[in-house]
Amino acid sequence: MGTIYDLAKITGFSITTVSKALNNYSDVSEKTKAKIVQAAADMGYLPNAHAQSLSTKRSWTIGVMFSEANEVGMMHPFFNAIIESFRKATEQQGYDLIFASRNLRNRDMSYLEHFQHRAVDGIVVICSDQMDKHVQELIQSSIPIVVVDMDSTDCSVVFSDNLSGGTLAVNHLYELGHRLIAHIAGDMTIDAGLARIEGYKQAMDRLALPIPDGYLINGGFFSVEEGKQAMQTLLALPKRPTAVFVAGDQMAIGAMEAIHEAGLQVPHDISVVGYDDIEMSKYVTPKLTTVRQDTERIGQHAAELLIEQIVNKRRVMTTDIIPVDLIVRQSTGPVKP
Amino acid sequence: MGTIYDLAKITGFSITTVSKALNNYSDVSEKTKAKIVQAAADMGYLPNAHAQSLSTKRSWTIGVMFSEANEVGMMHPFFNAIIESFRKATEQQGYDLIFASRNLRNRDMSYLEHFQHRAVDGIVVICSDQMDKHVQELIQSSIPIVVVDMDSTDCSVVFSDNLSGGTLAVNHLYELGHRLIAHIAGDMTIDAGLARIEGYKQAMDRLALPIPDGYLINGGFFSVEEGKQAMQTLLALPKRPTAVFVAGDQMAIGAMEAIHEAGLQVPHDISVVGYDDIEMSKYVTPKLTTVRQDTERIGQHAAELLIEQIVNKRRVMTTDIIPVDLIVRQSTGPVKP
DNA sequence: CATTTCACCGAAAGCGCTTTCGATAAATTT
DNA sequence: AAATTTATCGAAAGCGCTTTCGGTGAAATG
Repeated sequence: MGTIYDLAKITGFSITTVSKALNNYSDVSEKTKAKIVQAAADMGYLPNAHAQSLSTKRSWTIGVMFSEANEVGMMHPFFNAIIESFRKATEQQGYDLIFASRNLRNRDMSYLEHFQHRAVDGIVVICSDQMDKHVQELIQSSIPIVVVDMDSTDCSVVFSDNLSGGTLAVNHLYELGHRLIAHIAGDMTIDAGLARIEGYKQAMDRLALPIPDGYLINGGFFSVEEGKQAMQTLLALPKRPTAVFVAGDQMAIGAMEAIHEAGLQVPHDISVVGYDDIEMSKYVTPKLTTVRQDTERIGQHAAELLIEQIVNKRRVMTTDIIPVDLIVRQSTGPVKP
Repeated sequence: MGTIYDLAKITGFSITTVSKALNNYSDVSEKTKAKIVQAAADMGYLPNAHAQSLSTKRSWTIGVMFSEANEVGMMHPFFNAIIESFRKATEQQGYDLIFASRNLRNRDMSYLEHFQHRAVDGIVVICSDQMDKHVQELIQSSIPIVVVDMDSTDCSVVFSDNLSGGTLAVNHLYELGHRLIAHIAGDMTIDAGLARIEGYKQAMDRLALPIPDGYLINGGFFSVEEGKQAMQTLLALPKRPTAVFVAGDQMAIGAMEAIHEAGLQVPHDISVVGYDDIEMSKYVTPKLTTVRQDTERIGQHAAELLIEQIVNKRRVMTTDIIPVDLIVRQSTGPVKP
């Protein structure tokens, strides 16, 4: 591999000139530049990123943090899709993603500390709750940052239009004739969950539909299992809902399972609409009607926002809301007469 | 944040002593060590990782490469589960993962080049095919490496016992009375796909079952859509199979969809067993019988293998095969009389 | 021809850290 | 008391790169 010194020795120029040639400075002649570039290619020379970072104070890395709140890490299809699209967008600009932990050679440290240590150029945080003090610490720091799927006025945020999403779902159900519409919600500590609840409530209110006791039920942290349990308690209600809007596809799948296990049919007996449009939702039976979040756009937009902050060297606080779509499939149908 | 110089100035010691104190050298008294550590904590000092790497030639980073073969990236639940478990294991030892691309500030480069540039301590490659020259280049390099889900004699590899997996599936079907057993295979360029085919063939042979024309069909790169298509051509066969072993859960889900769309029932008309045991497989209808790969163990073992090479500074070539389990659920049943 | 401009190159400092090796003073041995 | 060991510290070099600033000769200008 060799260093810049080797390259200087081989070509007979100084390391200064070599460096300049490689970095396209204007004060090196085309002829010597060609020689140096050629020699570099011949010996397979590659600049050492650490040396570069040390010298330029620019690491071309972006730290990514997943909240550990609900132990899903990068396994959750939704966050996963976002990070994938984020990755594509950033790598195109020359950035590498680094997943840092809170462990530095057995020294326990915060994410901020770890990111400072790694000298990342920017941070993206995904899948978080407001209460997480690690996230707050990151937001209060001076490193460029963008957070996804959470609301905050102290930094750039991008998330789906969860309010409209909730409304969309409820209205769809209403148009199918449903009046007894329940909501299996995400935990209230999660902004997204909260907004969907709000959307549900507003829509119900606008439609002059009361929300019977027990119809708004906490489904926790969006897992299949929790969705199933929530649905079971919903089924045990004296006045069973004819439709349920579930705040996440995985929960919705759990809910459908509970319904089936109770000997009922979706959508014949109960309609269900999910949220996210994860890949699986179009392959479960029945195919899930759901509110699609535009993960592609969210990830890409987050990337743009972050990189803009990095290159302009100034933090920016914007909140961008990405529209959602209702995808009607087979899990919703007209209410039974 | 400050540098080691600031810390030296504050405490009155030389940077040498400060560095030693922070790194637990024995030739610094307990008293001064305490002072320095305290001062470091007070000013929130954190060593710059790039400077450290430059000096020690150790970056405490591991490069991860996903093959781009089938465009799934980190979205595939199986690879995703592996990388997650790998991450946990490595971060516990103080390593950070870095996802590098082939783009370095608009200069196209190979993964190896990128990893050299970043000076990673080791590499893990996931989800690959033998033909990928990027992977081959990595394997031939001198950087410690471990590859997952692929076979090779030139480096450490760890993958599932796909041969047994195929056999397990076929035998299970046989015991249920099936004799017309088809196989929707993964592409033959993928080692895992190939081994499962082999397992299928061997099992059929041992059971003295012929493999009718068209019963061994290529399902491509494990996507739902490809599985569906493969199943459709299987259904069009003059002599339809009563059971099908599918080389991946996503393909199996596609296959079941094709079956349902043809107006048939799983497992009543056709039994299907998948491969992987992705999370969703226990939530589709009917719940999928499948061969479970122990992603937890694969990831963890890969991590151990890699770290061992890193600390011992020598490459090692082992091939470790992780056992699989047959998980019987509802997509398989006795053959129709 | 003298002067100014311009194109091209290199010395040197600096980025923040580690590590070798020598220096000093205190403690221990003879 | 002299010689030796031990404990503690720091100077300096080095890791591989960027960037400022000045220097040189050739070309352009008067």
